[in-house]
Amino acid sequence: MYNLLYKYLLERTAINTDSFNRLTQYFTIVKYKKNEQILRPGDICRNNYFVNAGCLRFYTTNKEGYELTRYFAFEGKFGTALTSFIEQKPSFEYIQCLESSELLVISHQDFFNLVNTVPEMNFLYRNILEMAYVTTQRRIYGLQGETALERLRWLMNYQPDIFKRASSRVIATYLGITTYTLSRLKAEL
Amino acid sequence: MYNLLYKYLLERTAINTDSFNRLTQYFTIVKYKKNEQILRPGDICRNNYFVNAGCLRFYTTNKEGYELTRYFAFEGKFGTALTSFIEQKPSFEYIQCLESSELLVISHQDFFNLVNTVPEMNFLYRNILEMAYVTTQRRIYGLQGETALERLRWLMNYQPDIFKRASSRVIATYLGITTYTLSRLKAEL
DNA sequence: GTTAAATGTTGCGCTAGAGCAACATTTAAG
DNA sequence: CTTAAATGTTGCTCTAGCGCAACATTTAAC
Repeated sequence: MYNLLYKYLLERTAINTDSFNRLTQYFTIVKYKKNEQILRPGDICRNNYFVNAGCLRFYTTNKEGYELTRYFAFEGKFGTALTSFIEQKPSFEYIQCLESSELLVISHQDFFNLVNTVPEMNFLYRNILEMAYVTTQRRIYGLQGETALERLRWLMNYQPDIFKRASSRVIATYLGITTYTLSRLKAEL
Repeated sequence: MYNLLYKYLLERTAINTDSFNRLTQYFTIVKYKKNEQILRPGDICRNNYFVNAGCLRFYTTNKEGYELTRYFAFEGKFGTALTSFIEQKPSFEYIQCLESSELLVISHQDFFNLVNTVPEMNFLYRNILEMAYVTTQRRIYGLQGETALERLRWLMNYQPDIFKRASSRVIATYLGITTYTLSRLKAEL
């Protein structure tokens, strides 16, 4: 049940079994079905999620109503609507379960208590923030400076799994283009 | 000399004078002239900069050679090529001095030593990362979901100072459009 | 297996913004 | 103050990607 999380921590910190066992009590296991909505428009994101199995999608909608995906969390990754989780304000980013999934859930309060008292969790949060920043950064420069085709090629190189696990519709929202355009781009690859 | 930095820390942590004085020894003061280049393509960013006076610009160039600006650091803010600073790898983001500036400089090594040993600095770094993330996030969704005109309006509302202190050329690179388009958009405001 | 719904593809016209060139204005250097 | 360089503006043309509609294919529900 906590294997993947233990592996995640071991890869990043020098945590010992005792400390780890103390941590796990703050995580509860929850299952969601495919396409279930975990965070809705306007909700405040009060949890951080570790994906044991399945896949989460983090996205928003603009005022014309079309969706923009920011991030996919596959098994072995943490994911949360980070801005809302940090600020504890209503989220403009929503969370959807792309496949039926099993999640380890920790509340905002427990998470930040651990970050403030357990050095390993402090380091882990730092690491999460750093990686979130670095990834997001690449994405900004990608969106501004590259054509849709270049972005598609990048995604196929660096995240090929996404094409097996997400629909074209969802991938288009990640690339910031319409399904029509994605369909045409694929044809000219 | 350290007034602004002290103010910055006091606004974010409950640091006392003694601790603060111990911190300051790791910062050295450096002056740069207008348009001087602080970090060049391929350099590894080995410092974090606190702006005492003046203004820094953080930007990149894509393969067609045009510039994309990510962030402006005005007086009273920290700024660094965060991705390179975190990973200590060659930077694809560069730093330029927009005005003649006075900076407090701390090395990567000293900075992370302090983050690991001084709780206030640990919290500060967390705060820097959180804010960097939140800001970057808004920018992604803005770039993907909004028209150039909407982005311009947003900038004029939330960062009006930039228009006094940066050239149109530079502002255009921040909005992800050409100077031509910016010029036209201003005409139709 | 059948059938409806969801998802994916393609033709066609349209629009935001790019890119060039030519000119106007501002800034900075002597 | 003068003059060159940098910066900003505008007309014109061009293109990537949008958005509709119509059709094709896959998925899921009974």
